[in-house]
Amino acid sequence: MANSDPVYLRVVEDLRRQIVDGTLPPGAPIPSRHQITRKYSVGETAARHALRVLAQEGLIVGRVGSGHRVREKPILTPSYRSRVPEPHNPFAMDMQASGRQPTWSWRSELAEAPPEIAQRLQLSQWSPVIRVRFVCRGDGRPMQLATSYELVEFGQSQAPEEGTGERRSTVARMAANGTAITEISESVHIRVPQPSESDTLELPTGVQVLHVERTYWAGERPVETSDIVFPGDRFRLVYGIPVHP
Amino acid sequence: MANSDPVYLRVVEDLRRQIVDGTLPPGAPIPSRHQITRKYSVGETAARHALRVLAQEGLIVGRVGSGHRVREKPILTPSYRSRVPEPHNPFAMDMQASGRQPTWSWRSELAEAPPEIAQRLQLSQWSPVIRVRFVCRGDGRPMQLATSYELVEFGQSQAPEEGTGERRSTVARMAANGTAITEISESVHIRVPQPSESDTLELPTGVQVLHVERTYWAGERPVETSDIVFPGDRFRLVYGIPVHP
DNA sequence: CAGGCAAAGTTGGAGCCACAGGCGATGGTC
DNA sequence: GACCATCGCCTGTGGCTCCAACTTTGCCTG
Repeated sequence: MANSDPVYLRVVEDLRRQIVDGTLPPGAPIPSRHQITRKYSVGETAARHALRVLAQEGLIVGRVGSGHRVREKPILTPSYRSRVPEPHNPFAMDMQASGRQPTWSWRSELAEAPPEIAQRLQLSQWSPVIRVRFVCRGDGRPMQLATSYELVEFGQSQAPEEGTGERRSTVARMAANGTAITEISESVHIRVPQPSESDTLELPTGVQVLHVERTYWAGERPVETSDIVFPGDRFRLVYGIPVHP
Repeated sequence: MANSDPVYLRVVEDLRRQIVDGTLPPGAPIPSRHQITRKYSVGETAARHALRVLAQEGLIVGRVGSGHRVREKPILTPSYRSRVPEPHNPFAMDMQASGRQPTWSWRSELAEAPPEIAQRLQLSQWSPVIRVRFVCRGDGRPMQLATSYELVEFGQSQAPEEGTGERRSTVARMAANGTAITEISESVHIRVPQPSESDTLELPTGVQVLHVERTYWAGERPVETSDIVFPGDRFRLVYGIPVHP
């Protein structure tokens, strides 16, 4: 049956089987192109294509000069929670749960809301907003990117700032302002990362990202919206939704 | 600046720009490999690689014999809602909202819970459960796949059944049984589709899927769990989460 | 003995060519 | 005018080769 199939698929299927059943454990080296051509009696094109497919599936990672290896920790899954006891930070909880040191760096500045963001915040285009860009790291490696836009009236400071370390959660900051967040809505989808994103997240080519658009509501009014981007094969989003409470 | 960049990226970026800004509208033909080699003065390998990248991003689709075209409806995004007024079916709502005719086909049978499912239902391995497999279609094209596992005690029928058409929601069915669903929990992540999945969902190679693991709880007890798989670039998951109600 | 350097191996990019098989348009035949 | 066969174009697969950039290893020199 695997007779008229493309040759490279034979290689892909064999290596994939070895990876998923543990014959090739995380970190194990994958045969090089030359070794594959000999072992499977295929040409170099097929060998290269097979490696590309596996890399694209996120099962292996290739580094120039040092070969391909089975991806480390093929998905330890810290979870990303939307419902989390405030004022705890879900990212910090996930990192600590998986034994990693969470760090943050961020930069806030006054900006003009691009059309899509203005729509999400029910503002007119190019209204002033406070934009904060985050990079969340675990053991120093970037794991999540976030850009958040906040109504200026609630912003403590309109001057550019930057820093490292945890930032108080939106709910807590708003509460300190006398504004109660009543609902958080999120929209989740898959997309291809921008080159800059796959760069900073150190994603192998072909791995797509989860993009979460989150909006914080105070009654009928959206007061902050953020875009959160992270590799969705390493993370899980976890939701718990009560049924008619 | 785009000087030391790989040649194929020049082609990718130019074509991508033309697609996103509408110069190449949905359905428009993409230059063939030979045309690309001439137009951009690149080799055939680069042209092929560029087309592969764009196909992998889901922007174009290639068919043997007839060339590449800009993907139709570059993603109208019906949304997938977790919180939905019962007894409405979120899939039906999405399809009707986007002017498509929703249809279903399903098949239920008695099965033994594989380890992971048993764990999710807090059963011992290979306990009997009722497994239902769904294919949800819009205008006849498969758009979502789901497999659900239900405790036998709540199953109306243990004999294999199959049918087409809508099925009552879990919450409604359980309510009819005298069991109130109190919470739905979901875990969401990205993964590479199984060959069978990308086949039935008609996904271009390289497009990954959203995998939702959903569990229905009656108090402390899980009573049903399902795996829902769908292309996360065409669909969105939408959540609305009240903050300390 | 240590440090540095060179060689070997590896990936990723790129070019060229060939062939099988699907698709479509063109032209010729009935 | 309708229908069909043929031919050319296009993709997907696959083979071979070369090169630049990078890593690792181990040897050699100081």
